Amino acid sequence: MDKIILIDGNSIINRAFYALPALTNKNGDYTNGVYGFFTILFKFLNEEKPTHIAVAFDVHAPTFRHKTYEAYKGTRKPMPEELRPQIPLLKELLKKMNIAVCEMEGYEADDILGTLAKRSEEAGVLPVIVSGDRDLLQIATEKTKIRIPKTKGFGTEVEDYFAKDVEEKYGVTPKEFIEVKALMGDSSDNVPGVPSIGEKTAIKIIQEYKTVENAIENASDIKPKRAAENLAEFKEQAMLSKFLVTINTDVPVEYKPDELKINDMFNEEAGRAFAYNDFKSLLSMFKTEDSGKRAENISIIKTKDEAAELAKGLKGLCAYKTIIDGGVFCGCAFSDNEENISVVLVDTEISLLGEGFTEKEFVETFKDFFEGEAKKLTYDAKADIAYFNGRMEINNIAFDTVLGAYILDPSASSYEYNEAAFNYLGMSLPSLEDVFGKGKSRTPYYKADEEKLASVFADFVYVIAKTYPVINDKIKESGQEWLYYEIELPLVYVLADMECAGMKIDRDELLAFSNQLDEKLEEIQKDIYWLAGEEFNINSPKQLSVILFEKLGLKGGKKTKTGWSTSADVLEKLRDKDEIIDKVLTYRTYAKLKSTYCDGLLEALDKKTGKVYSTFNQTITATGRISSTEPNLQNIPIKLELGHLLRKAFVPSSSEYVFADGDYSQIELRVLAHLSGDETLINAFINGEDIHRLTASQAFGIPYDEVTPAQRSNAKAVNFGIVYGISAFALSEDLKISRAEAKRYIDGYFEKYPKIKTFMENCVKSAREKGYSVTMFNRIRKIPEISASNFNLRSFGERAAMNAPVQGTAADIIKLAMIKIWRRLKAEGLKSRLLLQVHDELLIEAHVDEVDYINKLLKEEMENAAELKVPLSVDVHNGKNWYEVK
DNA sequence: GAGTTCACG
DNA sequence: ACGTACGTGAACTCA
Repeated sequence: MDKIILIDGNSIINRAFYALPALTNKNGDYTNGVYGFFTILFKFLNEEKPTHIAVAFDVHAPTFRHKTYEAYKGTRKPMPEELRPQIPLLKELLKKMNIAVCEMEGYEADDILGTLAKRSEEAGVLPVIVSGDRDLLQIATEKTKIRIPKTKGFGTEVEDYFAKDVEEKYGVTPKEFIEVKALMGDSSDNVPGVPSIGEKTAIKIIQEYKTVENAIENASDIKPKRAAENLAEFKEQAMLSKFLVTINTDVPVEYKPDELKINDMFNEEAGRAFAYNDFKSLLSMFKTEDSGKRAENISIIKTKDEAAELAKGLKGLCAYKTIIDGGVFCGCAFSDNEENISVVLVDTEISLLGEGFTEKEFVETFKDFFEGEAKKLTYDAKADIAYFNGRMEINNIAFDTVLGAYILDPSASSYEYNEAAFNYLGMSLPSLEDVFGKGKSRTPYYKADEEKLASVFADFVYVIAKTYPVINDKIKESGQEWLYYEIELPLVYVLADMECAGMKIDRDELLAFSNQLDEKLEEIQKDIYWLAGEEFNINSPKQLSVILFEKLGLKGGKKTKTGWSTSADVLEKLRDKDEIIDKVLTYRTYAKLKSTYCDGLLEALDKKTGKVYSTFNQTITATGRISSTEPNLQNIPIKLELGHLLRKAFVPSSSEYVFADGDYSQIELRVLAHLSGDETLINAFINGEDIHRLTASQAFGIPYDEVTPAQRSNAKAVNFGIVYGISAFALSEDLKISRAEAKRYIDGYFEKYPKIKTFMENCVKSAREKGYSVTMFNRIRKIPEISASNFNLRSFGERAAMNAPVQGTAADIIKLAMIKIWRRLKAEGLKSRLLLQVHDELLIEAHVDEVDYINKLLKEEMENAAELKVPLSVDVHNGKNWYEVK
């Protein structure tokens, strides 16, 4: 028997919109409502297996109900701006899927659904209606089923109603349900109903009197009295309400079942549209033209002779991808300039993937290719350069996929090869995790099935080759060529060298420090237990808050998702209320130093070389900064003296070297002066004035020479705040002053630096218009939050829009400095080398013979990395450990 | 694996 | 009136 599924388009997209977080497609358009709609639709298609389908929409025009009752739906809030454009998008996608979109001026979706359901039933087609709206219950019959997805557990739980289910749940028939609604009214549609009659009373009345008319006639018998009186008084209103809530099942729509037949819903064109909108998890439903078009004619190469033959043919533009897992090299996939794909597998110590072909022979065979003229396309070149460090160079890298994907969208959470395939080719490929598993059940490459391994990496290198022109074109289009080819790509070599150099740790120094901390921790732990009157886990915020806020009766400051916060700023305010607070704060400081820095660094220490080797990630931050992991060398303590001492354990790699450390003075404020063009700030930097003192004198109206240290320090906080997209509240918290006073500071600031104000405003405006922010070197960051209707989200977007150009430009500048320095060290054959970057600081280990020259070189290159309207200023210090270079 | 806290710029 | 700085990574607890 034929079955038709009838969807309430507006209702379902609305539910989806509010149930799902903000999602956007590549264009920056919001898509969460549409995505949710299709998740639900596909679920019902799967369950119902209908033969026909239609989706009904409200038309944005007065309906017959408005013509009778002007206030109908008068209390409705307008549709959120993030949802409005999703309606046409939904219709467009439905059209591509050959799904009938039904709408008619003067009627609501409900009326159309009711009419279609009735006609279908008459024609012997079973109707199934999907809506989030209970109004539809009135058209349930023994054949027409109403399905209401619940908002809770979005899309998973559904309430189903045939006529008998309505009776069971509400005690009235579907027809009587109309009468009930007429009496109780509907606040969301502004249907008045009868005052003082709610759902309970309405049901009781209708159960007895069946219709509104009959109830009015017998009003005098009705209990409670108020209901009876109101029913008599508001009888016209009741009749009006009945008219408003009654679904019109005789809408003059043409009913042509043939046009509602499901027909090639999951076609290629629709699939492409879904791909474009990043509806990744829904894509498997569609035929995709690319699904068959993966790497073909793959040669698996396992012997030295075959490999040598392959190496000879690798010329011009070639793509390669190494197969390395946990430090074990398993082989490499190549795509030559005619896109023939070969996967070379080697023997590892653990498994025999090759036939006697070893990693050593691989290097011998392909050294000329990697070091030579061939232009290489690859993915994550840095890892390969570092892996083959000292054995083979990798020169002439023409393009790195992961960097390209990053600069096109630096906020993405990852840049897996299959995501690049999806985003730039519309191809659906399994992720590495899909193929090899994750966590404990993951198969390492060296244990994987050979065919499977080869096929995955063949796809990988195919994607590298195929996405290259696409990503490259987009980079050109967005004006990011210079950023890519002059900053990000050359930086790969610099970072790889830094990773290989590592950082020497004085293990004894660190152990001594660790032991000291142990003693202190033990002592303070005892004190805390004694003050608390019991032993507990001080590291557990939950247990700590029980002690502080329940047992000791201290007053909590702010709440977290899980309970009272015990963070330092809260405890700080309680410091003089109980002795235990100070102890806890000290305990935290020591515990942090011990576990993260002493134990953590010792864990990461390479016993053979006595060094730690950090990874510098180039594709993590949304603003263009680099990040450092395992271990993170960008957050080694410095602010508190105790933590600062730890830096004594960071030493040059041998006694032939000392550290040379250069740090930019106020780079972000200088960038701000440049980008905003504010003359006061620019001149101050040109004249080498004390910038915080100047701000204090300007914003607080004090003569420059009379600024006190406290005022200067407050001004410093204002300057920081400005760069972050200041708010009076946050500044007042930071400075422990009133909000009004903080506001005066900010207003004073903007009055004296008017161009900074307009710059900030322009940042927000431009980000709102374009959907992204831009740095001096055209680094972009998408900021979809900026057009959110949610205040918090939007505010966040606005602050990000003000901060990203400044932080990002500073990041661009230091990256340029790194490249220049690295090139000079190399070109001039110097023994000194770059070790570390900490956002505005570069650490070099300088050979003792080169110290003076390096100091000069470092300062010069950092200061001349970019030409701004203000000078860049760099302080250079030397030391025999990282503590001394301040 | 989420939540909290805290180290850095 | 809304609830608050921007950008990171690691260790720890607890469900």
